[in-house]
Amino acid sequence: MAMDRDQVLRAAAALLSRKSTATMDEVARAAGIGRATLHRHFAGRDALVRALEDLGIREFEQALDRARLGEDTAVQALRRLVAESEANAQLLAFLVTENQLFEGDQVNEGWARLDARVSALFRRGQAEGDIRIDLSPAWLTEALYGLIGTCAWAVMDGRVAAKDFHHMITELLLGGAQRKR
Amino acid sequence: MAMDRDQVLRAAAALLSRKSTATMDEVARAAGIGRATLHRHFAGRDALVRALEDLGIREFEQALDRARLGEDTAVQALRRLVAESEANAQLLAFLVTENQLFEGDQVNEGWARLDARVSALFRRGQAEGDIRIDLSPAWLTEALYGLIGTCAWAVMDGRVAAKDFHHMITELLLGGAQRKR
DNA sequence: TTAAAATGAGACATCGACGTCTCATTTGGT
DNA sequence: ACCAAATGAGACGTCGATGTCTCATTTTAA
Repeated sequence: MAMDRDQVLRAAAALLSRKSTATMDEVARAAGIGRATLHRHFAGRDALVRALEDLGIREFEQALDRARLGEDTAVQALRRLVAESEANAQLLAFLVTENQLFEGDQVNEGWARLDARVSALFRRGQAEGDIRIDLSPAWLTEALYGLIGTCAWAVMDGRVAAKDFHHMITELLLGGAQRKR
Repeated sequence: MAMDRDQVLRAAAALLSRKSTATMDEVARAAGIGRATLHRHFAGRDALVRALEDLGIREFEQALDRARLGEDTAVQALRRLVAESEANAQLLAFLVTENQLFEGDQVNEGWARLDARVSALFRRGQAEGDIRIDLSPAWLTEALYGLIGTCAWAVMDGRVAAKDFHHMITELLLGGAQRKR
């Protein structure tokens, strides 16, 4: 069973986001390929994780592009961003929890670039009066990542329906759980 | 340097929540004890993780007790819960991300009990008209865990001030990021 | 002070995952 | 139909983490 390199990476992300200590053999079986083939694609475990980082950063950056964060209100742009992120939620969930490993890498630069764009969105929303100013852009950025990852896990575990992904995240993040009356 | 068993566990949680693949030797050094002593406390790595699970469930259960979830409004009770959880946020962050491993264990029962209490809180809030009904209690429960873990990481990384822990979580979870006008 | 218990440092064997390799088989292009 | 490339399965050797052990030293209690 032949699989595209990206398909392998997505399968790896889905597995590793749940079990970060999964064996290379488990990753290979999860991707439906042999361990030898996995090693032909990625020199080793480090290379696999690095590839996941690269893919995640690339995909999320494209999601940021597609969401056109500069247009409309920040709130509307944020809704678009969540929608665009849904396809790569598992990948994001893995990277968010695995960020721990980064130490002086260039990968950090990639994340710093993404963080800057997302927090700029929140800052714009604050400047335009649409976003609360008592919640720092840095925290809102982290919370967005966290909620996307949490929701991806909840969907994987069947605690949240996949079709509710966008609504659960955006409504909680933007509107909060408290009912207004 | 002698350390209490609980102190060792907390040090282990702080390290493992950031680097889940940390060596037993690293855990020992992080706790300020020798590797042999660590093995005297916990038969092995599995036993250590199991002990962390037990401690986390016990601590969080006590936090639920102290928060008196049945009193006042659900919103006020939730604020108390976040305040009571702050001391064990790192431990919670570790367990939330490591939950992946659970498979037919009895540990699941402990979490199921906690989940039931927390989601019951949200359900009460919905019944009393204080919590939105379009966000499921299961999702709100997961989101609470996720935000606590995310904020714990953000504090560890210095992206959020420790003193803002309670405010950032409760305000975002309850009120949302969008400014009302 | 003295004896018992606990600790830290290190040596040691074991075990599992990793990475490389080979070879038969399958796939895909011509 | 044919050939080249890719794949899967498995067999190795290597390496690092683990868990056990010993022993000198420190801590604790009597």
